[in-house]
Amino acid sequence: MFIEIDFNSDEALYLQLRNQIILGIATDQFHEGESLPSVRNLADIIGINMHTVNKAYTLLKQEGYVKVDRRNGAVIAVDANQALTLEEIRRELQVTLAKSSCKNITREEIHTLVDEIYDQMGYREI
Amino acid sequence: MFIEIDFNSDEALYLQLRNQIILGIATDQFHEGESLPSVRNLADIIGINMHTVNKAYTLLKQEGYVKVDRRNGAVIAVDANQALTLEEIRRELQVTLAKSSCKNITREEIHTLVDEIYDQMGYREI
DNA sequence: AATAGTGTTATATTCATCATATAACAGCAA
DNA sequence: TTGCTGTTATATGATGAATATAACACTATT
Repeated sequence: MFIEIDFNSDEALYLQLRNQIILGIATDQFHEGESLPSVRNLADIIGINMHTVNKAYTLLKQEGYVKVDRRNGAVIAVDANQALTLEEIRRELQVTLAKSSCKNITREEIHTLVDEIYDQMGYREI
Repeated sequence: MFIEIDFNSDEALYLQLRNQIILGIATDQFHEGESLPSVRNLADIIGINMHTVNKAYTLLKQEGYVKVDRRNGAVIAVDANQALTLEEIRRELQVTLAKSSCKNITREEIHTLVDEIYDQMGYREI
């Protein structure tokens, strides 16, 4: 369990936590079928409130990264609903690429950066 | 001036406005040296408060997309400080690519998507 | 000199969200 | 029964978003 929370960041704690868990899934730190710590447990580990963790878990459930039952808590179970996700990815990329274009970062540099991130982070590929 | 603000979005108005202007610069809708509308003028056009526009302009100034003087208001003047920007782009891409990886969107599909966005949006390339 | 247009600053208010706290409930397993 | 899950309810303090009114400093035009 490596979850880094920056208490000085202006990003909401529950969003940082959600993003860190998504990163954990992509890097196979959390495997399909594995349970995440309970909301109370993880709250104690990080040192934040139970409800903040619960908010992150609820969001992860809505977005289709985990499924929840009362026996095992939040279980990694990615449902690959590409239709919804691809539109979200497109919107995010549109803004990110607009920024880079304004700053004279080339299209080729973006392609290189994508490959660098994939290789350095070791994102799982089917 | 095509600026679309979604009043039902959960994204803050001043951030939407800032992103739309960055998109406008990247698509050469706003050219280097051109002035943006005054804060009061744009506020009237969109139908929001002057301070909300001012907040977006101040942020754009801090991020190096415009420079401001009292004669001509907010003038498009991109300073290409790549060092700072590249780190920001990397952080944003890390999370976006983690999401897509979880949803079984392949690396090749991302590369294709990047090219699609560049071509469809017509982002300026040096 | 006067007027009108810039961005900027100050102050205040309303509203929503974030993060916290305490408490209880329903379901499952040992 | 006991102890662990997620879930819900309610409340509170802090922060930020968006608004409103007002004024200030500077510049260009009349």
